[in-house]
Amino acid sequence: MSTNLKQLAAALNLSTSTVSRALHDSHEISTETKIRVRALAEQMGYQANPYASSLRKQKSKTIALVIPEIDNNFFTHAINGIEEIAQKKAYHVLIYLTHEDLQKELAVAKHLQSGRVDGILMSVTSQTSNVEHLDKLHQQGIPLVFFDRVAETIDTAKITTNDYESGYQATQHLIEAECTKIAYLQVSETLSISQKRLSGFRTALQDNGITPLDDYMITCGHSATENFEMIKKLMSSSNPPDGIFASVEKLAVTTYYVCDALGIKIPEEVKIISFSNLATAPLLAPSLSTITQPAFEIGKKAAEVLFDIIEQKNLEDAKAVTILNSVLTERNSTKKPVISDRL
Amino acid sequence: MSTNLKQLAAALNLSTSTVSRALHDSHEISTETKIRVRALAEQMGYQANPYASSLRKQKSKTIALVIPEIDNNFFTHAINGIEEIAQKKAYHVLIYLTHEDLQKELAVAKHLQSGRVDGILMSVTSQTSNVEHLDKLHQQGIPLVFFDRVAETIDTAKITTNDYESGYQATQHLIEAECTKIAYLQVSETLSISQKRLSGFRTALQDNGITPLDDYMITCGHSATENFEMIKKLMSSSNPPDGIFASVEKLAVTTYYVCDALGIKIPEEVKIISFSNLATAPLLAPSLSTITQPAFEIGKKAAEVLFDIIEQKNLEDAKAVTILNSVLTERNSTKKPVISDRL
DNA sequence: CTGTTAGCGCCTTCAG
DNA sequence: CTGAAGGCGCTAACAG
Repeated sequence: MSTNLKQLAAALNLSTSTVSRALHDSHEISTETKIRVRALAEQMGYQANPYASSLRKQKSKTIALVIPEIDNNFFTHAINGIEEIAQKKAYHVLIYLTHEDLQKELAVAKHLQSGRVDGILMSVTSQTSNVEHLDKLHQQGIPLVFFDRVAETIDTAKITTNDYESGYQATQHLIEAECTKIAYLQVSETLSISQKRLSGFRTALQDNGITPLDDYMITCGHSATENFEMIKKLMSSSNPPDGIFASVEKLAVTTYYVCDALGIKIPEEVKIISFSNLATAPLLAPSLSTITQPAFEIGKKAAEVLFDIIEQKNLEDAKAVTILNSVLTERNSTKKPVISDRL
Repeated sequence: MSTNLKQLAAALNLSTSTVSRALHDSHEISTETKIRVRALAEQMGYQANPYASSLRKQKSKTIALVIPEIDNNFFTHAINGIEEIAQKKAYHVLIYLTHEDLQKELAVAKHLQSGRVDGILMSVTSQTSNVEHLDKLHQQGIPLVFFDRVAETIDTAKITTNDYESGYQATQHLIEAECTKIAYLQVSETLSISQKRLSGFRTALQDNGITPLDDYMITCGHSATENFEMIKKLMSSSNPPDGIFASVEKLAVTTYYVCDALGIKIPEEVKIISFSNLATAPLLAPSLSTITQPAFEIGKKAAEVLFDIIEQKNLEDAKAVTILNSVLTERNSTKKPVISDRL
């Protein structure tokens, strides 16, 4: 058991209130006692019991981060940004993985009604369409910020990227590379970012007078092996696509595997563009054009906005939709990728 | 403000203790009241205040995960394992990133003396040599489990991989591929895993009658651009290596960038083997042989052992060193990589 | 089976 | 400038 206020106070011949105030640098405590108190506190390794403080102050100095998966460079980089801001604010970060499972998201949401955290950063599951559980949190007044995968109907802050435009650009990129039979790979039909990317894709096709083929719309699941089979079927059909738009990094990778297995040459026989935050992609797969979301910045921004809401500063933030721009990087054999310290 | 016990009790015409007991399914409460209580609790969305419970019970149902970086597939996969176990145990996970910075590790360690968590899972910084701060935590009786990057001198549970053997095998692999001038790339000299990997490397060279060259020992830092320059200098020297052992994935990637920049062909002019948990490595970089640590399993095991210590079960676990085996995957153009759902 | 009481450790009025 | 007292919400010992 670690030392508590009472013990410290006793050792100093002071009351707990004085000690507490001294440690909080209250102006109504003499410099002398402050020094005395702090010296002993330091020496005894005193750390205030966070649960007692939280109970008393009704503030936990903790935020929750709820994401669908962690084995994904977008989220990994976002966490870096979030953690940077949280650390600066001396907040703690509880991490919850929903594994793209709505049931888990429901459980987490329910739990978070307890007041365990002062705010929530969230990217929803690909299954999430009904958002009652999230609305309830919001109604309850818990600061809530969505990033990337947002619940559109909930009237709170959202940080996203320009998914429609990126989807359009990516498609345009393939068209300019002379693809005419372009397949679209996605993992969800309900996520708003999926819809926006897809919408950009569709409009770009339309603007170029290309009619989308139903057979070229592939909605994958979360099993790598099943996805492999779905894409394999696509690529080995009698009329295979000559361009692939992977709306998610992992599907681009799976496509690579499929092409490798079928002996299809990339980019000679099929060109690929993908949303991706894989830092190594440009070099390791020089034929992969990518759309990179500014994940680190999104994380930072999301955390900043959340803290604004928590601290009731910049109140307009509470309902703002912030859109950061993704970067399209075109790959070919002449352009060399550049190494950098941060994505 | 969410509903609390008192309100619930008032609404039910019961005492708080009865309600509390009912919710905890105490055997000394009639089935009837239990049902009544639960019904209303459910309806009112009652969630016990975790800070009050924690204060009262002196248990937080929370563990801390302290890692040096998250932008690293090993840790990413480990988190998946850890989270799986934590979820099963209904524990919460606080995540702390030290960014390879000893100062941050010190700050976190100090904070964790507060009793905020019931146990700690930790992988130390590459700078960590003095471990007083960690020893203090351990002395204080906080359950502590190290994984991968362990503090050897602290007498608590550790989960690692067979780093010496892997280092040996990796080197042997290069030698069998007819490399004679093998460089070793590392990020730290102090980490015990670094030392073990290096030791395996050295012994393998020795066993094959190869004298290690000082110029082939590169200790990199954390700046991608600086590392790039160091490796570039190595590769463009008058006597460049014909084999590279990257003890860390990111250095293998940097080496790829360097070779790309210098026009050095892999694997014709230089062969590379690397510790790596990059799922896509085998396909995207078919010339990269890898040593893959069972990160997911390590995470699971570490969490399991931590919970054993917390629950005082399998007491021998508290000091056990568990060693899981890494897998060496040899790459060449004839062997096809396999896709799988989990690393 | 249910209620009363006390206290976890801290912060914060209110008093001096 | 410092101390005493009360209570945040919950649980557990002690009554009945």
